[in-house]
Amino acid sequence: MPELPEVETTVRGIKSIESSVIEKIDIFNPNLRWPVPNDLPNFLSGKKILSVHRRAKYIIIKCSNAYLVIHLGMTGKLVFAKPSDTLKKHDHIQITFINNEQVIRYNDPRRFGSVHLVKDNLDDFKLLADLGIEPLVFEFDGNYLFTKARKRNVAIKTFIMNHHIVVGVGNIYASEALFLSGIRPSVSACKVTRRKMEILAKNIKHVLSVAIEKGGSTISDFMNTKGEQGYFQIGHQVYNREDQPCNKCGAKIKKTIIGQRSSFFCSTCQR
DNA sequence: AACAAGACCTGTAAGC
DNA sequence: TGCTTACAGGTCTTGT
Repeated sequence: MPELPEVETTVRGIKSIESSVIEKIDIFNPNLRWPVPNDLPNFLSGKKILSVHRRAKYIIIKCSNAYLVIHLGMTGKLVFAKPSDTLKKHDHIQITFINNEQVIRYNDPRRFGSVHLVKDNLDDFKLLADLGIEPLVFEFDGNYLFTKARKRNVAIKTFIMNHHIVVGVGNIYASEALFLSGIRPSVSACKVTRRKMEILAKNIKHVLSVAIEKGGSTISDFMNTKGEQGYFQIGHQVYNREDQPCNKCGAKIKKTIIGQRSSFFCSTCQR
């Protein structure tokens, strides 16, 4: 499921659990990317949820005694259900609340996602500690990208997908932002001009913001139909459009592999 | 320090 | 129809 907009949509979708009290947590299968700690249910049962936030693609649920941190990996989803609903294949975790007839279920076919219990300072949590800047904040701009790209020879697409640089830019929106910016994804990061970096930063913000807006429009669907209305509803300019005509110039969109990830671009519009 | 490649796992679609 | 293969939204870890 997740590019950043889907994670943000998920966070907004489960905001309603703020101030709820956890009754119990059932772990049906702890074998996610990392084993789910087996003291998690005991530790959090009876505890109040203080807030739900996002950092990068991590969902951070602040409880009265610890943080519950969730990453959706490639195929993870959080969905509301009734306790009486039959479990679906790959439902791995269920959170039940006091005085709430809806439970939350974590479903993840590929199990690349993870669920963590952070008892100490969140900033010291290893997976969050070394993350780069959020793309939607003011401080993320062309100058930031240009400065960070000095002496970086990796492809610009790989560069903007590196979350030590900037978080939350996944494979789809990397291709899309580069298309809008007229930058070929294979170009070395250090060769992209300052002016182009300004355009790129703007377009990264743009594609993510628009996707979040669209995702937001499907929040009710997310609650009722168990998710899934994500970015495949949104028209892409290049992603997954190999051999189809470029919407700007009509040339055939090309596909190539960069950093082991498929990448799409228009060889006319992107130099 | 920077980079490339490998690893994790299941479902789906395409190819034979 | 069935088997085999390639590929999929992520990112940590290992090796050069």
